[in-house]
Amino acid sequence: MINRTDQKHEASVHLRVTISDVSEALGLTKSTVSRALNNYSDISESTRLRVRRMSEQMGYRPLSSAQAIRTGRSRSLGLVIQQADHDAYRPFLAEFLAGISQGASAEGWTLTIASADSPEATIETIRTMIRDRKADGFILARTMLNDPRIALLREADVPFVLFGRSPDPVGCAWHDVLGEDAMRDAVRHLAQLGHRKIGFINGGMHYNYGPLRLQGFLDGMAEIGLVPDPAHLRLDAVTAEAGAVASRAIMTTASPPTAIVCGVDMAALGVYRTAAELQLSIGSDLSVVGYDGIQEGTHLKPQLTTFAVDHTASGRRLSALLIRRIGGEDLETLRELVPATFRDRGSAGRPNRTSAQLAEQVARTL
Amino acid sequence: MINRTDQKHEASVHLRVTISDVSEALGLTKSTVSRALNNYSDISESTRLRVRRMSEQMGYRPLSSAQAIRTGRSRSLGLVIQQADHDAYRPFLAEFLAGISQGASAEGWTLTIASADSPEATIETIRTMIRDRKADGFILARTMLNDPRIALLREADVPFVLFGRSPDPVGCAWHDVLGEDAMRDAVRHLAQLGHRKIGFINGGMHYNYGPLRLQGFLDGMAEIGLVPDPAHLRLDAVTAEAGAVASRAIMTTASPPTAIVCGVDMAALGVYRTAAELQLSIGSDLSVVGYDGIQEGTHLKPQLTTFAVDHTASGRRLSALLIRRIGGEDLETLRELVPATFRDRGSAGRPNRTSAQLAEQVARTL
DNA sequence: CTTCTTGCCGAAACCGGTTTCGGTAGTCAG
DNA sequence: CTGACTACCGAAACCGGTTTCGGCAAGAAG
Repeated sequence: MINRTDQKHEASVHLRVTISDVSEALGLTKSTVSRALNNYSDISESTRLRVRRMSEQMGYRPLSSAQAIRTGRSRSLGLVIQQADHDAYRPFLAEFLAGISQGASAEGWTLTIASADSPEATIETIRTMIRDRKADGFILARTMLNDPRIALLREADVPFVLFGRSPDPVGCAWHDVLGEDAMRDAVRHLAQLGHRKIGFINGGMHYNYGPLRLQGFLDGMAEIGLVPDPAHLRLDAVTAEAGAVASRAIMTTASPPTAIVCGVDMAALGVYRTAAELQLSIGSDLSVVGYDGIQEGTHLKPQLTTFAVDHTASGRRLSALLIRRIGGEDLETLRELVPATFRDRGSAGRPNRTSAQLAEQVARTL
Repeated sequence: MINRTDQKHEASVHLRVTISDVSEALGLTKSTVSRALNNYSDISESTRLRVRRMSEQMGYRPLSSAQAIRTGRSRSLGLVIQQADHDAYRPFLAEFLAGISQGASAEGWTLTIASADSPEATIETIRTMIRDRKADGFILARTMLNDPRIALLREADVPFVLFGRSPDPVGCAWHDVLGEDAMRDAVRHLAQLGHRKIGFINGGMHYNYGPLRLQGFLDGMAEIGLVPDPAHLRLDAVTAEAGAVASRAIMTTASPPTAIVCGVDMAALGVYRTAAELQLSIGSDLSVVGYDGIQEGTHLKPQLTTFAVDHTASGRRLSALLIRRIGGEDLETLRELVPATFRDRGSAGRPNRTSAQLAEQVARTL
């Protein structure tokens, strides 16, 4: 007895407290301790408490890999980042990631990350992560229409949660930001400033958010009785380059808009470029409202008016939701939508020229 | 044969191929298979081969959590991201992370990520990750002078690898970019363009890279026989704001420099702001050379001339190095330095004004 | 022809947990 | 007083691997 205690103590210098240590200290068996900690009903309340206290006191923390081999659960969340996404994804990946890992470690869970360089590789990576039990569930960011990841996870019956929504909600828990409301509010705001012709440069239409934001923009226009000019509409601009091209096309039409709403900030960056090229001053000649709240927007002159998303908070929520989902909680309680917050900076002001004047100005410059 | 294939297919629906499946298929015991796969010397070459083939054919992959409980090794790399670092860290975290996870999964390893919001929390997080065996080793980014993380890992005798170097190399493997060479080359380049007064805005001096880059700048100056003006030297600017403040201070001196070298791109962003404020045109009135190669630099006008670092590649290398380190490889072979690559864009040109003319111009503007 | 190695593999313990299966003691009804 | 439950816990198997130990057969040495 003494011998063993000594041995254990000696070992505790570097080795961990095991369940056997706890059970011996209490004069119980491992199985009792295990069931007590896992809230089995055949353990009396009194011993459950004793076990709890002693575990706490001895600093016992079950080894997750040991649990995993029997339970199949590793208490870790999986995230596969796809590199092609980067252009649009990069600006907030850091915050997003920080939020996710915060949420995970807050519950004693771990975050396991892998990367893939194509959609196919992503699927393959998820598949092996499931097979090798690297994660008990997955967080899916940038969800797309008919997302193959969702199909895979549904079929494999592995829990997951979306950053985004899905038209087909089967098996889907999610946390999303109301981008459509933001787009609508952007239109409202611009209209209030006096704009009557408003253009729209949307992000990727194959992502779930694309159609939603477009609808939000259209709703906003309809609400205040404006008819969007198809020539002022551009889709699938997720980079500054694409945004520049799109805005150039829009501003060189016969009667250009006095304001442009962007589905993503990166595209708004391109609008700035176009404005510089066409010698239009942002915030007066041409107003811009973005969406995302990327840091870069505050480095512009004037600063970009936008709808900011707290990606850290979203990440935290997603972890929490996924953990509850893995715990078997009902899907319906695991869907939430939060609003983006308006950041009124300098890029949206009263129009100082009419569409005709703008067209003239553009023509002069080119 | 057909039977087994069927069985495998059937099993692959949900269950994995275990070591027992392999051993039974071969008429051997688990222990033999295990030792064969782990290259024990008491296994004949022929059976080792048979085991290899069969494992391959059956698609056997040992369950890492099962191995972990006996070996203590989980085949996963740890990374703790500290949120306070973000300002300077954020621009390339995405690439860096992608590289790390690429490198890890290339060798069948996993990347486990946690986040902390303070240096103390970082230490605590690393400590629990070690205790709970969440990672076999750690990647330390943004290493600092007297980094407490290094001290902890050294003491705990846990393998780690630095993105950066350490003055005290004990126990340290690393991969780093030769920032000092870049700074020196920046000076050379500017001197060649005709600049004689060159300012320097360095990044964080408490990071290991800080003193190195400063030294590189000074070496460059000395090499071409220029004496740096202390008034043209600013340290610890890792954000655009700090860069703006620093450059403003530098450009409002009695005889301002015609060029400024920045230790980090983020600071260079601030120089652009100051230039705009002082109505100096970048690339002619004032030249700027940065370091890091952040995306944002290409959105500026003119684009930022800088020394780009391939953070993805660095991440990949770091994973590879750490895995070898965990494997017990010798430290000396696990240290490598790579150069940054010069990106000559528009922000470094021939000076079109003398220092005196610049001072006059600045005075007029203010 | 023994005896001693050496090469090679099987048997079984082990890692740190979880889960199944009984078994004992106490309670209550008949 | 007996029998049937019920509450509670111990014993042992189990998860999927790794590692120790021992034994057998073949070859080398005496």
